[in-house]
Amino acid sequence: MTTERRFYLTTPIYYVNDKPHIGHAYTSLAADVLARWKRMEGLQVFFLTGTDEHGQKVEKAAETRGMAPQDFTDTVSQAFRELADRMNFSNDAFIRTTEERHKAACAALWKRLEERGEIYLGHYEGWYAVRDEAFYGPDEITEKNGQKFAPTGAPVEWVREPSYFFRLSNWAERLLAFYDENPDFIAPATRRNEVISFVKSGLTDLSISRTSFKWGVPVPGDEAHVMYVWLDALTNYITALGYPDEATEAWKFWPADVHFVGKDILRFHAIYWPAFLMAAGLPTPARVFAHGWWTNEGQKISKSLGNVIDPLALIDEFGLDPVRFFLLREVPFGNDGDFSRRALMGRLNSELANDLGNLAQRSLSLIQKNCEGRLPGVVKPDAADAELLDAVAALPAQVGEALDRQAFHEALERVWVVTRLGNSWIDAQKPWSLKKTDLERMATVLRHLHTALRGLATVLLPFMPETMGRMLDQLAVPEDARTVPALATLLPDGTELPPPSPLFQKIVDEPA
RNA sequence: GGCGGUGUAGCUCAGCUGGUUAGAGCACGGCACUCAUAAUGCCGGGGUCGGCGGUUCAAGUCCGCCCGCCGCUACCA
Repeated sequence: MTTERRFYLTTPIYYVNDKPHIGHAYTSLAADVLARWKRMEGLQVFFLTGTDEHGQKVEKAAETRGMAPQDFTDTVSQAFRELADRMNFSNDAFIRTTEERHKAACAALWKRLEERGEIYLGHYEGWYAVRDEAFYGPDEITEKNGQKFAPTGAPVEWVREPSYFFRLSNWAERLLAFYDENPDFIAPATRRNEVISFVKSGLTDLSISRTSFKWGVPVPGDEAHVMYVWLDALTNYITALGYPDEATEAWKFWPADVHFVGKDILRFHAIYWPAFLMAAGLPTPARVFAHGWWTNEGQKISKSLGNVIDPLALIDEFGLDPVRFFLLREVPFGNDGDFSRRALMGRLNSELANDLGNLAQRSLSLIQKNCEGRLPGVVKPDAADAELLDAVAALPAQVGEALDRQAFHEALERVWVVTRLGNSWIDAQKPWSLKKTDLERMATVLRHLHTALRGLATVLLPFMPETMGRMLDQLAVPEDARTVPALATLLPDGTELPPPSPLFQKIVDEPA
């Protein structure tokens, strides 16, 4: 029996009420890069994404369009598959909460919680906003012209309905102990503090069923109820691994290594989810990472402002890999960040085209012109060479360490430090001058540059799979040698290199 | 209000357990080079490290107070 290392990472399942926007693309992108990196390190990876398709809002949206809910969600869910496709995400599965296996998993989890005495029937009442599909506390309600309104501006009405409850209040102490024993469970640290302080302030039992609409997973044994959307949604992470059948091959991936989420849904993942799992006697995930939001040219993004960013439009204009690069390079993952044309163009032109692309172009052109397009032989590095080669050799460990903390920006910064070093080094070595004085040394310099470029392209492969693939083509690195471990094996001397061509096209600002 | 975080060059930020002239990238100025996508490299200007007070031989780096900004404060994804 081999003990292969497994790595399970997820995005949230996206609510089909909305069409895909930059936020969806961002979360999945982060997960994709980490998934690709872990595969490259040789781990067995399972990367899950999907769509959340139940709830009153979906039911109503379908009704408005005169469609059956299932037909409606079939259509909208497709947009998220297309996004994954266009963004070149390497997800191993795409789950939908309307799948039969998922309903079965939810029912199984429910029964398990019920058997363990974690669920009871009570009733829920309060000010309810249909539009928001949410209850509000009395202190949040405002009144205008006899009508009461939620803080969101949605009209509310007093609703009392029977509801099943999960004994969340029993789990506050256990959760605090869990956070204490697993300091890395919630990241970044500032989010962890928020969650802990929230739990410390006390938890009340959680209403986990609704009778006010039908579009959901029926509660086992009481078909008048459907499950509360979060119990339904969170369960997807184990449905995809075969739950409730814990004997499957896939189940070995549980518990998850990282759940990537937006900061708005951290609470559900950092409080409810481990509580549900502990209550059910299931292992808890290792980590939940909450990333931040994007603003658009300094403006908060909102549908009413009409400044929603469409990731597909960005790709069309700037190309996929530059967009992938920008999103993870510009902002520390976990922080909020601003998306601007100027910043994107700056990164694309100076870092991708000038720093990296041009380093490759100038180095490979020299080999093409002065070495008949063949890879020069390896010569033992001298002190000056070692400065560059050691920096490159250290990169995989540095990038891996940063990615283990989901510090994507740090990983890229590390790579760019070495990229800049490459430019500085080639200027110091002046192979174009050596051509006239010392052909042997020139060849050695060019060989070292090739080695450096291969290292750079390899560690960047998860970030920019397509473009770095082209770069490795130009470096004549075989398909099966495009991994970190493969860097240990040098390419044979004399390997023929294709003529280089620019990797990144610069963007010239148009008058718009 | 409560809890948490943050305020360092024009901009975005690094500065771990306190210790030589406070750093990077971008932007700006000068020089060099011309292999390369007019790309690159080198040098430089510029900061009372939010304010006041304290601890210490020594404080962006610890403590207190004040000011500014941000996040969280329950069942919308």
